[in-house]
Amino acid sequence: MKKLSDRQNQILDSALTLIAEGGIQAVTIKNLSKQIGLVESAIYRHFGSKSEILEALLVRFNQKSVKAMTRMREQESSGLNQLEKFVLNKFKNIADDPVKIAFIFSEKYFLNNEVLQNRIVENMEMIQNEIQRMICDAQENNEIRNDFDARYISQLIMGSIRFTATKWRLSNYGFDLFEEGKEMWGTIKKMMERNNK
Amino acid sequence: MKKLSDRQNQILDSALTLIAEGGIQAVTIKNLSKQIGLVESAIYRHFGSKSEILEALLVRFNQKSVKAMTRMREQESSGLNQLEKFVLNKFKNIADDPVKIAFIFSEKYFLNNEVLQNRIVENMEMIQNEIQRMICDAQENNEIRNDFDARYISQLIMGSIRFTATKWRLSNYGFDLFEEGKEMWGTIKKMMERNNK
DNA sequence: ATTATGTGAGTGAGTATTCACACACATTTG
DNA sequence: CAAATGTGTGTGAATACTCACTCACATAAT
Repeated sequence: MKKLSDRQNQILDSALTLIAEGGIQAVTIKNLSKQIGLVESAIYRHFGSKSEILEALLVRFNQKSVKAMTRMREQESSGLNQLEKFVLNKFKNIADDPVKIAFIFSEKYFLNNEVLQNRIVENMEMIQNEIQRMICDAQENNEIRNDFDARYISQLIMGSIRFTATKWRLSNYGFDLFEEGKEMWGTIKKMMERNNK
Repeated sequence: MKKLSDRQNQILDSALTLIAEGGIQAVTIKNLSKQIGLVESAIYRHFGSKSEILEALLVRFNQKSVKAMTRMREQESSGLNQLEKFVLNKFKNIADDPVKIAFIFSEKYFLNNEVLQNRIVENMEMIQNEIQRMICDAQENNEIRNDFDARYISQLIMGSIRFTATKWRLSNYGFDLFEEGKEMWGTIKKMMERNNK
């Protein structure tokens, strides 16, 4: 919960840029220092190790997620509306800022480091819980069918978002992610609603 | 399409074992040779480069997928049945053999190499097309609702499988993936069916 | 005898990290 | 006021290690 210095924040920003350009592998002490205009060893004046840099990055990332989620919860709209806003926003954010998907892509890299891995799981669960809450809300308001488990729906939604984003990345950003996301959400919404045909 | 020698296959098997144990990062020439009981340079008698090893691995992987898919298609059951079998099988296979999820996890690693990246995309699309076909079948047979685009459903299904598997991996295999998969499939199936409540 | 396969030593590039040192600035002494 | 000390930040060189890959040479198989 410590506040970061300007230089520390600069290093984290630099790391994000590097991730955007060349994936997590591009985050090396050398690249960081080069981008900032320092010498390699100077980085160690501000972080104890490379792991600490990555961890701070994850912490910042989680804090932003929490903040965005809190803002969403405070809106006084229905569960389904909140969910729609959340999903569309997610697609929009990723499309506008490919760093995010690069970051999500990096999970595997963190698998060796227990601390980092836990941070990722933590964040993932936080988001899934919020989605679950919105779904329960929507079910109670009779906005969507209530004959299935909100947990699996939330997992399905997150999986769909992530997989669509993954395909987007692997296609070298070869389609309009936001448009595709809107279609995807339309399908999910339709599946959750009652139908009498 | 060339046949691989015994030693080449041994190297690929070894690579899979290494991936299972320590992720794609563990696949180094040194580790490969150590595991097989050769000296590092001997590996280069059988593959021109490390990239070639990874590519051959992907080719073998894709071939297996195609074969499994063909077998599935030849079954004379309905689209929905085929789909159910496919999804449950996928979960079972991953649960029985964590190498697969480790391999899937490695996408990001291949992002730098165009050839490898294309192979991954290729395989992904092949699978998605097959799922799509099953869904269309099921729609034509009136087994499921036909008021949505099979493409997005297939994407949703693949995303759900992958995300569930991802969580399983990140939880250090801390739950029963197959049980979770069955529940997940139950939810998806219910969402696709008509309901009159 | 030719070819396929394996060996051992070595290369160059890259990695994170450490170390002695320098300099600007602030705070504390005499 | 001025000298002494401490603190934060930067430098450049060095460390110890891993990586993919090469090459001259040896041995085994056909």
